[in-house]
Amino acid sequence: MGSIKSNYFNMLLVQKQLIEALKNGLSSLFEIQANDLVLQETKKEFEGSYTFVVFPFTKQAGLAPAAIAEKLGQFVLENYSGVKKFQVVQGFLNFSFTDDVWINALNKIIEGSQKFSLDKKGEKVLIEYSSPNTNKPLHLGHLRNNFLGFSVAQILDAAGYDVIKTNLVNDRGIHICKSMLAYQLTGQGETPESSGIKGDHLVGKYYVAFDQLYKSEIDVLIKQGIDPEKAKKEAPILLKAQDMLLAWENGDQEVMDLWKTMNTWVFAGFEKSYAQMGVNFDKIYRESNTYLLGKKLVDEGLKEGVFYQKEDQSVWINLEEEGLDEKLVLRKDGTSVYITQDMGTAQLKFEDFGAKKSIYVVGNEQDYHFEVLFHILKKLNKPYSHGNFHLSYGMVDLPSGKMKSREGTVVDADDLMAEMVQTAKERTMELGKTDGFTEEASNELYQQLGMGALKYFLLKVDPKKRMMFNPEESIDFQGNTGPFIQYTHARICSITRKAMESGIDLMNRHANGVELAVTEIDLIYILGQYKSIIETAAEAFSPSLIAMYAYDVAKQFNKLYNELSILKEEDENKRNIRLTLADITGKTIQHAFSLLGIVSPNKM
RNA sequence: GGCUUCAUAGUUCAAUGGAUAGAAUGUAGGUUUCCGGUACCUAAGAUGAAGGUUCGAUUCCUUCUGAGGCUACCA
Repeated sequence: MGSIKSNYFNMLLVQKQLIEALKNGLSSLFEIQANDLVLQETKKEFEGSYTFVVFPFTKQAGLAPAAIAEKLGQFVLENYSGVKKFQVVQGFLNFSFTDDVWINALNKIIEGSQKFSLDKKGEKVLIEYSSPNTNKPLHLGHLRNNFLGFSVAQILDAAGYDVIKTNLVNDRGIHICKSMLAYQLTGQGETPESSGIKGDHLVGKYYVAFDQLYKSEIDVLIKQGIDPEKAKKEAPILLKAQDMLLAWENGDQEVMDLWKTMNTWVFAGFEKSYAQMGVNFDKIYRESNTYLLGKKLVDEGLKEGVFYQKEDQSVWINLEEEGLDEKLVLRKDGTSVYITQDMGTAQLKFEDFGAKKSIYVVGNEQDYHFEVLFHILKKLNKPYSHGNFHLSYGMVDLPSGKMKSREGTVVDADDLMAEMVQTAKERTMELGKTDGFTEEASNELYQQLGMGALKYFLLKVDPKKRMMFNPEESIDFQGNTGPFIQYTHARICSITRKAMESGIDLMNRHANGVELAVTEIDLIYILGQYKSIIETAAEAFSPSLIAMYAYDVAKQFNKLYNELSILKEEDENKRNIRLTLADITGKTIQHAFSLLGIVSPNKM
């Protein structure tokens, strides 16, 4: 079990008082001044709620662990009336509390549930995510990126930051020209309207077409006896694409027109995909607008001696002191490279928003690139150079192996989302759950369930880790899945609806003296952790912590639901406490899921 | 080759240096009164290998084995 890390403010009163009592105990019994005491959750097999580990104090106290624990436990029991009993197991000191302590905690949680978000910090954070290329449609990897970026933005917002969401679209470069060239050669004036193909998919089709043409040209050259490496570099169609890039950079009218037209198609397609994903941005940047900006920074850096120029006029930075190599920042012909653009974009974003913290949601294959970028910004001594963080996420693997766009083994984002929604529809209709629904309401529900399943599946895993995407498991609605939690929420709504119809006030404070069951205490315990979880998830940029927490809450509630009656409980005090617990559980799930970008329907 | 990330039940995922390594799924059983059974309960099942540091190692260090990624005047 993990420790309970949290700033003091978000802790329950129980924890605060226990920590104070332990501090006093340590100082008056052993003259040990300890500042940051950490509590742990007591493991299920042992009695108690919080555990204090005394091993670290054995030397200072000069006693065996069990002896320290015994004395300390006795001290706390005598000085803090909320403690019911303590137990010593080796060096572990376990505390149990009175029911009144938990009822007070519940009352505190009721107040807190009016507003789950933490207080405003008055600090801006910029988050850049999505960052698609405009030469092909989005795939599964982009889904992880978009869901992650959006969710982290939501979490930071809930943690009190002022969040700005940006998207840097890569709309220029040789890869874009490849689609354009293939279209010029074989497109015959096809448009999204004429073909009925979504714009980004249509452009992607020509990107694939280019690759096929390119490969067949290479084959021909190789058969003519040309060295394969040479053939790859000299295939006519590739040379044409390079020419086209030059023409683009020179503003050639025909090329620009085609580029604009095809970009318009792609953007229209992306708009639809983003709408379906439920993500959005405060500002979209395009590399075609920002790629020249970095040059100014290179000039500055040259004057300050951060960069240096080689004989051929190319500009470099030496990062050997940082354990890296020399890195090129400007080509010998004066054109910018990828990192030059990113320097420029960083500067531009800072000028636009003035945020000193910046998060880049980009795959881990670019770890090195961002390491270099952040070092460069530091050397340039920029005001925003110390708040940069590369939220590096792992690749999504398929059971069949790695996704490779050129080999056609990618899972298309639009297809997958449609499939998830369709599956949700089939499952729900089999169960006859939407019988009283209008068609519109049903379709909305299928959206929420299908997308909920997909988002939860991708977000429950630690972002840093590589993950396996198994299509069959992702559409599972049982176990640790989005729909399981959504179902728990819907069931709670049904209960609270009935309670409200009979005029029960769910948000009332509860009086002391009611006896609580273990499952009730466990649920109060978990519900009381929510704000700390938000805080931790924000620090770690980790939606998976929120996802796991929501699952724990749902499971703990289902356990209670099976063991105890809620509406049918005859003792009014007990019934009201359980109704309050149900209500707060529902609200907590709903809020946690909103941080993941998932909707929790009231009925399903 | 150099740098880097990862390796946990059959499978997919958890575990600030702490107790008997948790879930889910799958398998085998089970649930008097079911407020919504997409639920709940029980059982079997795992730290790649070898060393080291520590009262204590899945976690930190070293070596090995295996799998990714980076190593472009592409983006």
